[in-house]
Amino acid sequence: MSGYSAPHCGSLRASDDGREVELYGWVARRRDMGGVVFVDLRDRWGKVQVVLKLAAMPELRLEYVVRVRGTVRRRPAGSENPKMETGEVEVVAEEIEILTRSEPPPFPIEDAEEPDEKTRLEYRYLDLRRPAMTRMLELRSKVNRIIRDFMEEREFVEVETPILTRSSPSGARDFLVPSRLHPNEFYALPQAPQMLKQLLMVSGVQRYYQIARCFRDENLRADRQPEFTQLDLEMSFCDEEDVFGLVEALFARLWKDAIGATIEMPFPRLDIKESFLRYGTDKPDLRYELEIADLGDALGDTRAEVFRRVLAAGGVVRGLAVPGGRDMSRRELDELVTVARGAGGQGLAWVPGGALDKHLASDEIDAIKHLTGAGPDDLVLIAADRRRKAETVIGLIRQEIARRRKLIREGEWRFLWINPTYLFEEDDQGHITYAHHPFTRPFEEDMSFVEERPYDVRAHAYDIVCNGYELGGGSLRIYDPRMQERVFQLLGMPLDVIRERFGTLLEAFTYGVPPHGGIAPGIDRIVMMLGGTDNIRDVIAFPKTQSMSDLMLGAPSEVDQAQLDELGIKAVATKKPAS
RNA sequence: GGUCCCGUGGUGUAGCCUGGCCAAACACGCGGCCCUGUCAAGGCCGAGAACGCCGGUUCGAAUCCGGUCGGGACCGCCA
Repeated sequence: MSGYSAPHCGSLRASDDGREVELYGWVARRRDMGGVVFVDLRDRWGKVQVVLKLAAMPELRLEYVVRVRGTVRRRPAGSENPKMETGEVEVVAEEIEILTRSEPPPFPIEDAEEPDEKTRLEYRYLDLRRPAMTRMLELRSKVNRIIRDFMEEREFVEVETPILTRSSPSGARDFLVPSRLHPNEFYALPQAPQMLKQLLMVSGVQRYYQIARCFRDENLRADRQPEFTQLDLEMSFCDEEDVFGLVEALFARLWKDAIGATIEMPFPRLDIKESFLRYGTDKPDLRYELEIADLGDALGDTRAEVFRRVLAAGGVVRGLAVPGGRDMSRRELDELVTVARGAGGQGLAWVPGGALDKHLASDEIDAIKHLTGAGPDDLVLIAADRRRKAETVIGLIRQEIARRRKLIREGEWRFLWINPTYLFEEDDQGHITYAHHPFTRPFEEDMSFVEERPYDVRAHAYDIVCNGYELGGGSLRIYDPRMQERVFQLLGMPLDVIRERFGTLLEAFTYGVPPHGGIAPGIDRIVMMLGGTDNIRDVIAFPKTQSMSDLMLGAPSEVDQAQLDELGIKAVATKKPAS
């Protein structure tokens, strides 16, 4: 059999007229006219019509795997099919051999409608046979190739870092692997090769990259899987502009070469605080306007109890004008309230037409309209809560409104940098903590007021965002030991904790560390955007469900007692952990 | 941990709000027959689900209620 070098079903064209071919593929469709049978034969490259007028007609069924020997010819005039890429030709079979048969598949391979997610994942190997999924696998492969070409052209070196490693300084829960040779000790799977890539800078690699698998044991989302892939990169002697320039050029190349799109450069930059204020998120979708306004000033001494209470407690009131929103039904508004509650908010208020009308003074209503830019036909939606919560709620409502009212300009690519960001943030207990990781380099000049206003200290950190997705984040790193010490001290990290967690890096930095920085764009999300899907499972060959199961292989699974014994592990859990 | 949506033959949907007309409809697929130019082929015939599971309400439940399992979206969490 020499099917490997055989022509592809999907590649035959009019120029192949007269060519004798041997084709290998799957029966995608069969049209039996009695005396003549048409078979659409599918391989990875597409489908071609095969004409069978044989004395001994084999029993062909959908998804049978066959070998066909025959001749390519132009279709008889009038029978061309413009819907098929190979529609100008057909293959007249002289011989057909069934290589393997197929049971009727659990769902149609050739169908516009997608089967249920659960069924797709149980039979992922068949799901991937669907042409739409095959395209995604190809796209992902292409993206990886473009990235490698781009990085290699710029003399970056791809270094593979270990999967069995040690807990890293980012904040997510680790996946642990027990060590057989070291009882009671565990490896951690990397959340990101953060410390290793910085160590590679000390090694003098200068320009490192890796298409790196990363693992985080946190809850899933439509754009989040427990294992995912990043283009991890780090460079020495760079400033922020170097990183921005490199990444913008990379994205331009990706968009151009993968889907033929031209994206605008340079990408605009947005202060993270402004992003939260105007869009209620740190990954705003700029394909629609809908800007959020702070209404606190307009409600300084309002009689409306809801707002007064929130403001007195240090919370905020944020509003959003919905263009033409006065036509919204009570039902639609109720659904928005449900969205707000689902996000943990108290609810949602609106003017005019809401319960608040009679509690707000008319000059307050005027001020609200003014601040949100609401016109006579517009409705203002309002969220009042602790700052973070109110922002989340009104940000989600902003998205929801854009979706429902079709305000999103499809086809646009609105890239931006979230930059600058800030070094510190407050944790749940009101304690100071790092916003990124403790090696993020602060703005030198801001450190003069760090004692008085720590949360205003800017950091050389940046996220790249496109159309509402965070595509990656990074920073310049601290290389000055005194600065590093200062940051640790501000974070209130005890010396022994620092030594335990970051000792290797800090010691390495005593042997001549170059100033350095980097970023890690997420490849899954890049492929999602390029592939036009909003679900990360569509760009991962074998993904997990929301509850982190592999429905095809049945993972996770119990293991033999002998395996546990060897590892010195006793399974004692009786119920699911709190998540 | 929380909010919300979904679960009907192999597949995709309808029915569920407003219980009985539903041992459940339609399309594709599947089995059989017819047809030499179709391409989502067509025509005729046929098989196939007691409606995720458990319990409750009711004279009566796919339809209402509670629980549970599974899938999904989101908040928390996670850069």
